[in-house]
Amino acid sequence: MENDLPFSEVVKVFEAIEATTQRTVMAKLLSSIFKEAPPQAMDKVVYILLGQLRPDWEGVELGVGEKLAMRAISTASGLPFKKVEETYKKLGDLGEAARQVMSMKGASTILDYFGAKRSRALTVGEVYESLMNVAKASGEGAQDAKVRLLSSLFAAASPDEAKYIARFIVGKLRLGVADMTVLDSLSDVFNVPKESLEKAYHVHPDLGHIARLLAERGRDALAELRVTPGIPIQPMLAERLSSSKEILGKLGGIAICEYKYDGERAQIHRRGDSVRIFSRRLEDITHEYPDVVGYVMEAMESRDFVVEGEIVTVDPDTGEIKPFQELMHRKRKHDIKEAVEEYPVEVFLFDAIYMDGVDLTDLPLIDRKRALWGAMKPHPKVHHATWRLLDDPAETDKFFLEAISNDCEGIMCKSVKRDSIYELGARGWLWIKYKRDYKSELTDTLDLAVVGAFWGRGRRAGLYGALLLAAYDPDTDQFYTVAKVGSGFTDEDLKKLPEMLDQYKLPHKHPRVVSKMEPDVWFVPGLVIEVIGAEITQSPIHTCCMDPKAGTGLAIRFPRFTGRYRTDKSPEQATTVREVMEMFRNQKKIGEQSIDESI
DNA sequence: AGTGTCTGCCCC
DNA sequence: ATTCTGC
DNA sequence: GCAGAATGGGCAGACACT
Repeated sequence: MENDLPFSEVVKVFEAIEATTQRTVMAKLLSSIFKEAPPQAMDKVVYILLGQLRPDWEGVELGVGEKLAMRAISTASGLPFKKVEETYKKLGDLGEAARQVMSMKGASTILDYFGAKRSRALTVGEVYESLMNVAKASGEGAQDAKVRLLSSLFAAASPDEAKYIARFIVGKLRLGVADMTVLDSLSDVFNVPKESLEKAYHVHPDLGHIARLLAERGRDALAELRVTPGIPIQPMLAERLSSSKEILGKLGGIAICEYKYDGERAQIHRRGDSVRIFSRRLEDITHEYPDVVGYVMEAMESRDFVVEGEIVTVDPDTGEIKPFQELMHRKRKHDIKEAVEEYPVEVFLFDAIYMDGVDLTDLPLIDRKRALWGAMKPHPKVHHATWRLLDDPAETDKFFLEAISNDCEGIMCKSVKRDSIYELGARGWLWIKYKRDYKSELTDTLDLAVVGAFWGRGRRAGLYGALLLAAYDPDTDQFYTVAKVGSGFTDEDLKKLPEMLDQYKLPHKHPRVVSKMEPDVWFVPGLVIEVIGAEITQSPIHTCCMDPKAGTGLAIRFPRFTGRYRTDKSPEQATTVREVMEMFRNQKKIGEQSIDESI
C-alpha cells in the first residue's frame, strides 16, 4: 500500500464527479485525489482517469472491447453471457451493467467458488498492473487469457469498482472529465499557472508523466518540457464556417487559403538521421510510410525539424489525387513494401513548428512558412500545399471551387495577422475550414426511409442512438440501406423518435428491406427523414446499388440528420437508388460545374 | 487454408 | 469526421 | 465559445472457428 492508494478512494470521487455537471466542481473533486495520491502513483491515477494506459505514441493497446468485457463479467459473476448482454443493452452502459450484475444475489464470483472472501481492497497500482497485463497478452489463446485476467480483476472488485473498470475497458469513463479538467485540477493542486501547464502538455502530451513529474519534483520540472523532435506535439485545430464572407470577416479581411487535401494529417519529425511520423491523434505511424521518410530526407535541407502536412495517395502518372479509401490501405503493419508500390503517396506540407533548434510556435504564420520554404528543396513527392493570399470573398469562392475540382475537400483559411501563432491543441479562429458539404447548395440532401434502429448508450441510454436508413428502388420495390445516422438529433428529437417509430416496429426484418446490418429494432419503411453528407463512397456493407460481383454498394460519408422530418413523403417517394448512383457519379464534376456557373 | 468476429484513445 | 448541450 | 460526449463509414490486424 505504500506508494499506492485504495482504488475505492478513487471510485468514491468518480461517483461524486458523476453527480455534478459543473466542471469547476469536478476539478475540485479531482484535486482531492491528487492531494491524497503518493507521487509514484500519480501517473497511474491520471491514466486511469483518462481511459488510457500509456501516452498515445507508445501504442499500448488493451485489445479488449465490449464483447470480451462482457465475457469477463459473465465469468466473474457466474451469470450467462446472454444475461450480461441483455443488461447492457437495456441500460446502455456497460459499467452500470457490471455493477448490477456483480451485486446480484445469484452472482457467485470465482472467489466464492474457491471459498475465499475479498480479503483486502484493490489498489490503483493493482488495477493498473492488471490492465497492463491484459494489454500485453498476445498470440494464440490471447483472448482467453485477457478474459481470465479481467474476470479475476472483476471478481476482486466491489460492484462500484467493477463499474469503472468496465467503463475503462470500453473506453468511456463518462465522468465529464477529460484532459482539460485534469489540467485545471493539477494547476490548482500544484499551484502552477494554467498557461505554463498547458504549454507543457501541448509540447509533451502525456498527462500521466506531467502529473508524476509535478508530484515528484515540483513545478520547476515543467521547464524541461519543450518542443522536442521525436516527441509529438498537439496539433493545431480549426474552426468551421460555410461562407467566404464570414471567414474573411473573422480573419480581418485577409487570409492565406490552402487546399484541404483528403488524406492523413502527418507531423514529421527529424532529429539527425532519425525521422518519425505521427498521426493527428499522435500515434507513431512511421512504419506505414517508409517512402515518406526517404522523401523528406531528400527534400529537406535541415537536419532537425518538426513540420506538418497531409499525406495523400496520388496517381504518379497524372498527379491526380485518389480517394481517401485508397490511402487507408497504407494503414498496415505487414506487406508495407507491396502497399508502397500499389498505393504511392505524396506529401503536401503546410507548416513548420521547429527548425534547427528553434521553437517556431510563437511566430506568425508567414514567418513559419518562410522557415519551411527555406528548408525545402524542389522534390517530386514533397510539395508545399497549394495556397493563395486572398482578401476578396468572390476570389476565395473561386479558389474553393478550384480546390474541389482538384479532388480536395475544400480549403483551409488561415490568419496572417501578427498574432497568427501556432496554437497547439487549440481549435481557435486563426484557422478556419471551409468544406463543400457545409454549403447545402453544393451537396445534395437525401430523403431516406427509416428501416431500423440501434439502442443508444450513455446519455442516449434507453433511446435510439442511431437509425438505419435506406433508399428506394422502384424497379424491385425494395429498400436498400445506404447509411446509419446518429448525428444531428437534438435531445428533443431523440425523445420523440421511439413514439414516432412505434407504429412501424417489427420483430424481424421487413421483406422489402435489403440489409447486411442487423439493427436492434426493425421497422416497416414508413418514416422518411432528410440527411446530408460529405459525399457518396463505395461501401462493403451497405446494399444500395450493390454490385453482386464486386460486393460493393454505396454509402454516405459523414452522414447527419438535417432536422427535417419528411412526413410529407411516403417511403416510396424517398431518394431512389438510381439517384444515389447519379450523385456518386456526378460528385467529381460539382467543382467544375460551379466554377463555370460562377464565371 | 479459408471465413467470421471483434477491435482500434484507428483514420477521416 | 459532425453535432448537440451545460456551463 | 469551450469541453465533453454522443454518433457516422471503412480499413487491416489479431484471433477464433471450421
